Amino acid sequence: MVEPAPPSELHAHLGYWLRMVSNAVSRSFARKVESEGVTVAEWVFLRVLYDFERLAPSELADRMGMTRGAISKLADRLVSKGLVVRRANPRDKRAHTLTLVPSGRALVVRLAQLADRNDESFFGNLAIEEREQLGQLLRRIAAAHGLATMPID
Amino acid sequence: MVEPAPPSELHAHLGYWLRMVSNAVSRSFARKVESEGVTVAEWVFLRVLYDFERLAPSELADRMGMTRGAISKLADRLVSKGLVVRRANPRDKRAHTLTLVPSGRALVVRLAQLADRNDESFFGNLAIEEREQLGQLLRRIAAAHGLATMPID
DNA sequence: TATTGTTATACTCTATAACTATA
DNA sequence: TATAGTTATAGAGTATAACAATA
Repeated sequence: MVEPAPPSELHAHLGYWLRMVSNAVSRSFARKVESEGVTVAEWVFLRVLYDFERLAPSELADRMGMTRGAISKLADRLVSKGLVVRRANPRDKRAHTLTLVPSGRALVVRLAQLADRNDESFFGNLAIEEREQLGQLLRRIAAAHGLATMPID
Repeated sequence: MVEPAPPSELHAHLGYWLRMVSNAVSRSFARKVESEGVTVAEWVFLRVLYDFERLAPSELADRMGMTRGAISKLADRLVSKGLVVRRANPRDKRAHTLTLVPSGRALVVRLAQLADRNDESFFGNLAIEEREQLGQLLRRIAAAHGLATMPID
């Protein structure tokens, strides 16, 4: 029995390296924010919310690329941690809004510093132009696949 | 009450873009390999095993950057799917070995094609030099943080 | 009927630690 | 005692679908 064409190797795929580095960066960041009692997904949730006075769960879901169910669960945790308040909209009683409380806002500031330090520890030894290159390539791929609700350059 | 320094934005961090793109690539690949009945982690497991006649679970754990417990669970699934066989070592009865069965080897070939196509769909619209740049940057970061048991260039 | 949000279910991945059997 | 591997537990992320309340 003849074996068919040899399979391409793991490290022949950019997706493989992307996943390896991304997982390491996220794991490292997860350990950092754990000291503040939150997860990476919670950080993103809080940081998005920081820019708005209040946001509907469905809007957060869109901005974070998550389902409403997932947002609901995240919101539960953050409410029970006392970082976020959930309110019903009196005009349309189906609609809710989520708002950061002051201690939540203060936490975002500390978490952002951890994010800065984490990025620095992984990408700090690249030259400025290299960091710029990497960012541009990633943003282009994200844009090409409609991943971002975030500004592209 | 004065608010402290404004927190850096999500998209100011390379880690953010890395995670966004990596998650999309992995999610897309997960859907592709699902048609062959396996997960992304199972693909990596199978592909590593393909290059060896047999491998100890602990060696697989080292090569995949996972714990032995995680490997044990993965191996269970792959054995029950009939892709891998687990054998005890008669010389040292503590030691086991894992081996791909022929249908498992054939599956790896098909999965590799899916990985090729997935990579192409995400990075195919980059110029050759850009793909090379991206790969080099990722491999350098991986090497700088001791992530890879894989060849670096 | 359609929409907003929540809840339930299920599975993968990850990490830690306890455990079994060998050595 | 140390080692190889398995098993147990628990939390987090993800996805789908059922569900309640409201429009």
